[in-house]
Order: sequence, then C-alpha cells, then structure tokens
Amino acid sequence: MLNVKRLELLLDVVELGSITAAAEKHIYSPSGVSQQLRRLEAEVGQPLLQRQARGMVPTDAGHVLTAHTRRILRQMAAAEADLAEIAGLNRGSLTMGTFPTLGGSFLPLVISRFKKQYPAIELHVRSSRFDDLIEMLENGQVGMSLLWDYEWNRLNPENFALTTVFEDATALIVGKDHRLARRKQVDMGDLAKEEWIVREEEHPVVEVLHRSAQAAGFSPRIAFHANDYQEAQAMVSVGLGIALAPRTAVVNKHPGVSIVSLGASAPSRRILLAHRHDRVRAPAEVAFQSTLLDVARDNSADFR
Amino acid sequence: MLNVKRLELLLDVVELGSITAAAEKHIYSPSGVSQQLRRLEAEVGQPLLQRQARGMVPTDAGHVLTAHTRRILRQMAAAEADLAEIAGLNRGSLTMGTFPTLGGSFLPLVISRFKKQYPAIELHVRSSRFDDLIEMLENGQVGMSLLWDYEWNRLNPENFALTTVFEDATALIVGKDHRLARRKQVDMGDLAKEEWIVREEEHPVVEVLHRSAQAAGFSPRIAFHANDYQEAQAMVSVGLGIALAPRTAVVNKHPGVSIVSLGASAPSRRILLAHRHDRVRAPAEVAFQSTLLDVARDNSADFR
DNA sequence: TCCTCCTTGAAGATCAAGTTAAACCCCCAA
DNA sequence: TTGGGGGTTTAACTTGATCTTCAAGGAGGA
Repeated sequence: MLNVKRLELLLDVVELGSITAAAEKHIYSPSGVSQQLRRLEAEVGQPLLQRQARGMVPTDAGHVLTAHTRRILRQMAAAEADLAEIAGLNRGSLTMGTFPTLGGSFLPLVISRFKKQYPAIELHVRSSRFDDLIEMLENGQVGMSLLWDYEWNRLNPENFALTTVFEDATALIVGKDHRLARRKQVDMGDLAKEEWIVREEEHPVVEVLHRSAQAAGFSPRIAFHANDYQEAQAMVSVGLGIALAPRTAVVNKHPGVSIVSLGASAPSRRILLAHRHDRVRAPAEVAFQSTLLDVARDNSADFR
Repeated sequence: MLNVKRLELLLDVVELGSITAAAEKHIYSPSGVSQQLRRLEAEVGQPLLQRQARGMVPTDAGHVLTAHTRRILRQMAAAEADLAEIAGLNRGSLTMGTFPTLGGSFLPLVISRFKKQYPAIELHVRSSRFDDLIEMLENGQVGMSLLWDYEWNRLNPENFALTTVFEDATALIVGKDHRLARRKQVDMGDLAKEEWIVREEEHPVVEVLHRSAQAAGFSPRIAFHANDYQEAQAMVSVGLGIALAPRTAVVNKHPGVSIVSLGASAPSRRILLAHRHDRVRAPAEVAFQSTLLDVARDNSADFR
C-alpha cells in the first residue's frame, strides 16, 4: 500500500515546484525528501517527476497520483474534523440505565438539562430492575447506570466505578387526617401501634421497615401489600394504614396523604451512578455524568 | 495526521470482530495490533473500541472513523489502480468506447485529428452496444465512452460524469421519388398515411417512431424490419416505405434516398462523453476529450 | 475447577525514516 | 575555461516507531 506521508511530500513538491521548498515546509532536509520520492517511485514502478534544470515537473503518473493524493488528504482531514466534533460533543450518543422511582422523578430533570446543553447528542435511557441493570452494565448494553444501595448491602466498588449522586431519605406516608399528618418530623418509636402498608415481600423498602421497627423496639403489623407506590399512597389516603417510601418515590404526592420526615430514625438509600472500571468512557458519557451531578446538587433540597 | 496503517487495523478489527482475527489477517501478533490500536486511540484522544467479553464493539468515534477509513482505503486503491493502468500502457495511451453509428461517422474525424495532434499517444477504440459500454466504463476496460440518451430515459449524472457533445436530430429517410423528397422539412403530422421501415423491435429508434407518431396523432404501419441503417435505406430507396434515423446514422447517404429534416416534431438524441466520477483522468484522456469537443463544434452543421 | 480463547503489558530486535556531509549537475557570468 | 549558485542525489550513520517474544490476566464453557 502507498505511504501517505510520501504522497504528501510528492504533492508538495509538485505544488511548490521543488524538493527544497517542500523540504522547508516539512522541516526536513532536501536529502530526506529526495530519498522518500525515490522510494515512492520505486513503489509505483514508474517515474513521477521529471527532473528538470529548474525544479521538477510531474509526469502523467505524477499528475494522476497528486490528484488522488489531494482526495486522500481531504478525506483524512474530514475524518479528523468528525472526530473533533465528537470530542467537542457536537455529536455522539450514549445509553444509560435507571430504575423506576428515579426514572419518574430525578432523571427527567437531568435529561431535560442535558438535552438543552448538548442537543446534538443522542440519548437512550433504559429503565429496569436492579438485577437487570447490573447485567446490562456488565454486557455493555448500557454504558452507565443509576443504582441504589442501603448501608447493609453496599455495592462493591471493585465491581463498578461508583459515584454517589445523593442520599435518598426514607419518608413516612400518612393519611391527610392522620394524627401525625401535621408533624414536620416523627420518630419510628412513635409508630409502634400503627398498621402498615408495604410493597411486595422481597421489595427493599420492606426490609427498611423491619430493620427500623426492630431498632425502635417493635414489630410492625402489615395491613396491605401494594404493587407500587401509587397504590400504596392510595391505600394510605383511605386510612388503611401508613407506609414508608424513599423520598424520591413520592415527589408526586397523592392529594390524600402527607409526607413526614423520619429524620435519622429510618435508614436512607444511596443513589449511585455506576460504570464498568475497564470501560474508557466517551466524551458524551463524561458530560452526562457531570450534568447529572450538577442537577443532584441543585435539587438536593427536594429529596430530603 | 492519522496513520493509515493503524486505521486499516482498526477497520479490520471492527469488521472481523476481534484483535486476534485482524492480527492473523495482517500476519501480526495480537499484541502488536493491540498496541497500535491503543496508540490510535491516544492520537484521536478518545476511545474507539469498547472491550467486551465477546470481542470488540466500536464507539461512536470508532464508527465514524471506520467509515472514513473505508473511503480512504478505496481512494488509495483507486490511485494504485490508475498508476497500474498508466504503467501498463506505456505512458500516454487511452482506451475509449463508442457505438456503431458514431463509430461510422463522427468518431473517425476525431481520431484523425487526435492522431495528428498527439502522435505519441496510443489510442484504442472499442465499439459496442449501450449496455456493454456502461459495463466497460464501470470495470475500467474503457476510460471514457461516447453514449447517447433520449429525453425520456436520461442518463443519471450521479453514475458518470457526463459532457454533452452535440444533439443528434432524428431525420426522415424517403425515396428519391417520394412526394416529400424535395422538401427541406416536414412535420410528423404529414406522415400518418405512410408505410414505415424500422430497425428490430427493441431498437431505440423504434420507440422514437412510436412516440413521435403518437404525438402527431397516428399509429404507424410497419412494412419491414431492417437489421441496420444501410439495409433500411436500401428498402426505402426501392419504395417499400420511409424510415426514421438519427442524423449521424445517414451521413453516408444511400444514392436512392433523400434525407428530410423533421424539425422539432421528432425527438433528438443527446450524444454524451462519459467517464467515472472517481477516476482521476490521465492527461491523454483530457486531451482527447478536448479534441473531441473541438471536432463536434467544427462539424456541428453536418449533423443537423 | 480447569481449559481455552482473547487481550494486554514489558522488554528487546529490527528496519524505515530521518540526519549530516559531500558530491554532482546544469546554467550562467566573468 | 573557470567559478559560483541553485538544486538534487548518494553514502553512512542515528534514532525511534513498529514489530516480536514472553508472560500475565480475565471471561466463558466443559
């Protein structure tokens, strides 16, 4: 295959009219340029330049080759320009994962700001459950993903590079007419007599309830198993019981309920952004992470 | 500037799906390929490949770069092909295509003048039918070719670079004693009652007849199918019927016929010179084109 | 669990791309 | 004829990129 550097030299010799001029342009010695041209002619098997008293004149083959060289160099310049565009975030795409409660509250804020800031970048979001997110991260279906953990089952930072986005407190949901509805904050210890509405058994918030109840010295009585936080809020609103939920899960509050802080008496979950350690990240991904953390900082009050 | 060898490696890794496969193709060690890719990524300042459990997948930048690489490599292959062609043709030869009617009238004038002007250049002419000419253009058997089209089936200028040489009017051939033999010009409308002599059914001039007859409001009655214009003229001369022909097809007029202009009442065909867009043309080809256009200009009166 | 396939890193060998220095060629002027 | 100046070429050498080998490490499948 032809050597592009040599082609470029040929082009400059033809355009500038002499080996010396081309050598100056490339900060080479004339001798070096001469040798490269000789090799190029050997490669193509025919003379490309006619040595004349005053400089060089291309042969037919030289003409053809310089014309092709212009195209090749133009194509290479185009390639570099395109790469610069991607690095400059005028182009690119990224795919990220999230889970439902954040997909319905925090993430839309991030996406909205990111799209405003980098309108050219194609953004794909996949919402799934925890185990699927881990799998998608591992096999590369998503480049990064939002995840969560509690203090008793921390994610191992050796498996993924983890960045804490914010702490998502556990809040108490009570009916509008409940005796605690007006309180700013209550303690788990005050709730020993209550009936509870929980998510399906294996849902993590159930464990939050059991652990914090146990810490407060009682064993919760379960009145109802809900399928999602909307259903849970509806049941709370009609007085069937009270419930726990991550703060972000109830940013869209049901009109018939009140949200009360539990302070430090209930554990919070950590919201994390994860990506594979071995993955060299594209500029678009780094930019997205930065936007996401900005939004988290700006809106931290709402999730407390 | 990007290193083409590395680009080629990237392309092969992407296409073959693994570093090992690309290394085998190039008879390199996998380690060497891995190192080159790493350097390429360092050069462009961003990841190009995502290392995955099952092989490699290109990033956005990787996709863009491989696409450009294909073009660059294609361009370089074209350069080498052109050089090989020049080398094989002993400096300054060219091959062109034509079709019979021009090969028997216009083209000899061009060749005669060109040989006088450039005696050192070897000239090859291949005469063939339309479809073969297209194929020979595409696979490089001819560097340029004369072609023709009518207004209802124009050649696509995206496929070939086209230069109009001249318009070849459709003329009427009548016997010496025919009622219209003395006329300078007639209209298709005057020919509704005539018997026609045509070329074989799929010949384009048959379509010219049907279209212009239909435009003039009649359906032509066919008296004879001729194999070439000489035969057609002979049949016309004995009064079997009249015929249509491109003006250039009857520059060598049969003594027993008269040629009458049809003005705008019959469509003319366009005579074109075509060459491949991606072909950088040798000086000999450019010179030939220029001579050809000169001859067309000088002799335009004869083809009208 | 081992085995296999693949990728990566470190260290060294090799060869092409550059250098310098000197010669050469051709035209031109004294 | 001779000398000088533009330019190119050759020879010999240096250097650094590009390969290799060897070894380690990771992930999937029997």
